[in-house]
Amino acid sequence: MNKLTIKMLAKELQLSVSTVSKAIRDSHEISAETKLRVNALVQKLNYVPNPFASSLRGRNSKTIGVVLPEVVDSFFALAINGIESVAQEKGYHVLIYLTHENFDKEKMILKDFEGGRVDGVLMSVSRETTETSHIESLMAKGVPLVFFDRVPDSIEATKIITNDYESAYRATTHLIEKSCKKILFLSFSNILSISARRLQGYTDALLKHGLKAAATNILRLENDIKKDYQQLRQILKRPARPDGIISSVGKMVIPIYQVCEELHLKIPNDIQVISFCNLDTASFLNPSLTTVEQPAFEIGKTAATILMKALGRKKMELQKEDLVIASDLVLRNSTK
Amino acid sequence: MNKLTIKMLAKELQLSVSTVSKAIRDSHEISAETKLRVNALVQKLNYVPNPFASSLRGRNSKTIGVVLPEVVDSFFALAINGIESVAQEKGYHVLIYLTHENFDKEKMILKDFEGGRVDGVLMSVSRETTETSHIESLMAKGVPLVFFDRVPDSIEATKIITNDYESAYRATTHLIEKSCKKILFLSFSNILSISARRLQGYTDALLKHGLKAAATNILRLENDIKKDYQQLRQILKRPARPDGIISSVGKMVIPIYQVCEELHLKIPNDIQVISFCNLDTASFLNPSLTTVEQPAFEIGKTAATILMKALGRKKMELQKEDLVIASDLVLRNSTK
DNA sequence: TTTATTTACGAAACCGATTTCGTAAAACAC
DNA sequence: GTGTTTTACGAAATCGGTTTCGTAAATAAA
Repeated sequence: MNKLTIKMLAKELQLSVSTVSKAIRDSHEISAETKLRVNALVQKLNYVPNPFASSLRGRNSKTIGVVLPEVVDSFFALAINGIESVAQEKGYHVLIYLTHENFDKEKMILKDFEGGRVDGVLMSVSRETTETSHIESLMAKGVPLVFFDRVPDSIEATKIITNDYESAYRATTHLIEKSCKKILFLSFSNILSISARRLQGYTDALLKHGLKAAATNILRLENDIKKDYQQLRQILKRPARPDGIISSVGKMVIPIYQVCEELHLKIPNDIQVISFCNLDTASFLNPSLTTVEQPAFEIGKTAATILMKALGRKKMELQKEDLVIASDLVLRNSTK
Repeated sequence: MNKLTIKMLAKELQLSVSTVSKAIRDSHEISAETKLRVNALVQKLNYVPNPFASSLRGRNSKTIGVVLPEVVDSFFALAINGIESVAQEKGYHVLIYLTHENFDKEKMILKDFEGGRVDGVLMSVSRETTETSHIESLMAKGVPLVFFDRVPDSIEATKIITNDYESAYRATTHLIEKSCKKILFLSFSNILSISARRLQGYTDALLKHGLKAAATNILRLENDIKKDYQQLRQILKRPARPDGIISSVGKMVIPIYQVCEELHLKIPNDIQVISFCNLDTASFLNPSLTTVEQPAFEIGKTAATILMKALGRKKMELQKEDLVIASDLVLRNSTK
C-alpha cells in the first residue's frame, strides 16, 4: 500500500512540490485556478499529508498531552471530556497518559515530552509526586503546562483548581451543625496540596467550633482499596467511633456504605457522611449522599482553553496564578 | 530554547551522526566503549530523540488511536484504563478521540488517520454510523483496526464484544419469571448491531414465553437526556404501563429512578428494573439495581492486546472474527 | 517606453533521526 | 606473509512535507 505523497501529486499535476504544498495550505502565492486543480486531485485521491513530516519541519505537533493519575474516577472522565471537546474544536490531538499514581511513570512520561512530542501539557500530578524536577525540566524547555485539580505547590504555574479549603470547611461545619462531635476525615495524600487544603479546611472548621482535630480521626488512605477498607472498618468498630465522616476522595463512597452496612451503622442516624465526589448516582444511593461536587467538566474545559491560548498564534503568556472554580456542597440524606 | 539534536551530540563526541544514532539504539556495529561514551552524554544532557523524525523515517508512530463515542459512561472510562495499561506497557502512545455520537466527526478522525498518524486503531462506533466506507478506506490502507463493544456488522474485522444477545435474553427471562407481563425495553439505536442484538434477545425471550413484543413497549432513545426523560415519563403514565423495564444503556438508570419516584412507582413492587451498566454504585442505589455488568476493563485490555500483537515485530495477522467476553447478570433489589 | 512592482511558480535547503553502503584497520585463517 | 573476514565507524540518501529565495512573466507606475 504505497502511501500517497505530495511528490506524487506534483507529478500528476505537472507542478512542483512546493507549489502543491502552498496550494494545499491556501497560500496567497498561488493562483485560484491552480488551487482548484490541486484541491480537486487532493479530493479525488483522498490525500492526507503525513503529520510527522509536517511536525518535523514545523516544529509543532498540534497535540497536547494529558497526564492523569487514573480515569476510573468519574472526575477525570469528566475532565477528559472537557479537555477533548476544546482540543478537538481547535484542531488539536489529545494524547492520554495514566500514571496510576506512580511517580516513576510520571517522570518517564514527562521526559518523553521533552522530545517535543506535544505542544503543551495538561496535568494532574500523582499522589506520590513529592519532587518536581521533572516538571520544572519540561517547563524550562518552554513547553506550556497547565495544572488542574491536583497541582504541585512548589511550582509557579497556571493552576486550575476548585475551592478545596472552603469546601472542606463548609462540609465540616455542616456536620458540626448537625451535632457531630467526632468527625473522621479520609485523606488521600499528605503530599498533595489539594489534599492538604481539604485537611486544613477540616481542622480549621473543627477548631473554630471548639473541637479538637485528633490524629486518630484522620485516616490517611493508601492506594489500596482492600487495605483502606480494613482500616476504615477498624476505626468504625472502635468504642468511641466517629459519628461523622468526610471523605476527601470519591472512591471511598462504596467502601463507606459497605462498612456501615456490615457494622449495622445507620446513615445518617448513627453516622453522617459527606464525600467529595462526582457521582451522578449520588441522589439515588441508599441513603442519598451529601456531596461536595467538583465542576470536573468545567475544570478540564478551562484548563484546555487556557492552554490553547498559550499555544495560539499570539502565544499568549500563561499567567502564573491559580484559577478557582467553585465546588458545590449538595445536601442530601446521608446528613441530617 | 535550542532543542538538542543528535547532530550536536555527534559534534560534542567527535563522532558521526550515524554512529551516535546506532549507539543509542544499541546497534551491534558499535563498540561497547563508544556506546558508553554516547550514553553518558545522553544522560548528562538529557537528550530525548525527536519522535517525529523517527516516525517519519521509520514509518511508524508507536501510537494507537482510540475512537470512542463518549467517555462519561463508565464503560468507556474503564475501557480506556484497560487500553492504556496495555499500550503503556508496550511503549505505545494513546491518542483519544471522542465522536460525541457524531458521524461526521468520526469520519474526520478516521480520515486524519489515513495520513499515518497512528499505527493501529481501537474503535467503538458512534450510534449514527450507518455507512462504513470511511472505516473500510482506512483498513484498505493497511491500518490494523480492532473494534470493541459497538461494532459495525457490515465489516469483516476483529471485534471484541460481549454476549449482548444472551444477556438481554437472560435479563428478559428473569423479569418474566418474576411475573412481569409488560416489559419496556430501552434501546439506544436501531442501527448498531450491539443494540440490535440486545433487542433481539429481548424479543426472543418474550416470544419464547408466549408474550408479544409490542412496538409500544420499545422506546428508542434519542441522544438527548431531556427528551428521553419525557418520553419515558409519558410511557410510565399510561394506564397500561409497563411492569418491568430493561434498559440497554447505563445512562438511563438515573432518569428511570427519577421518573419512578415522581410517579410514585415503587421499585420493584410496581415496576421491576434491570439495566445494562457498569456503575460500581449499583448495589447501593435505592433500591439496589439489578444489572447486566459488562467486563469493560477486560474488553479494553483484550482489544489493545490483540491490536498490539498485530503491530508487533511479527505482524501477526488480525483474525477477522468476534471475540466474546461474557457479561454478568447481577441480581439485586430492583427485581423481585 | 522604461522602470518598478506584483504575480505565480520552481529549485533547493531544511526539519532530525535512521539506515544503507562503503571502507579503513584489526583480527583471523592458512 | 598473503588472503579473508570481522569490527567500528562515517558519508550520504532517505522519510515527506514546509519555507526561503530566486525568477520569468505580467501588470502597474513613471
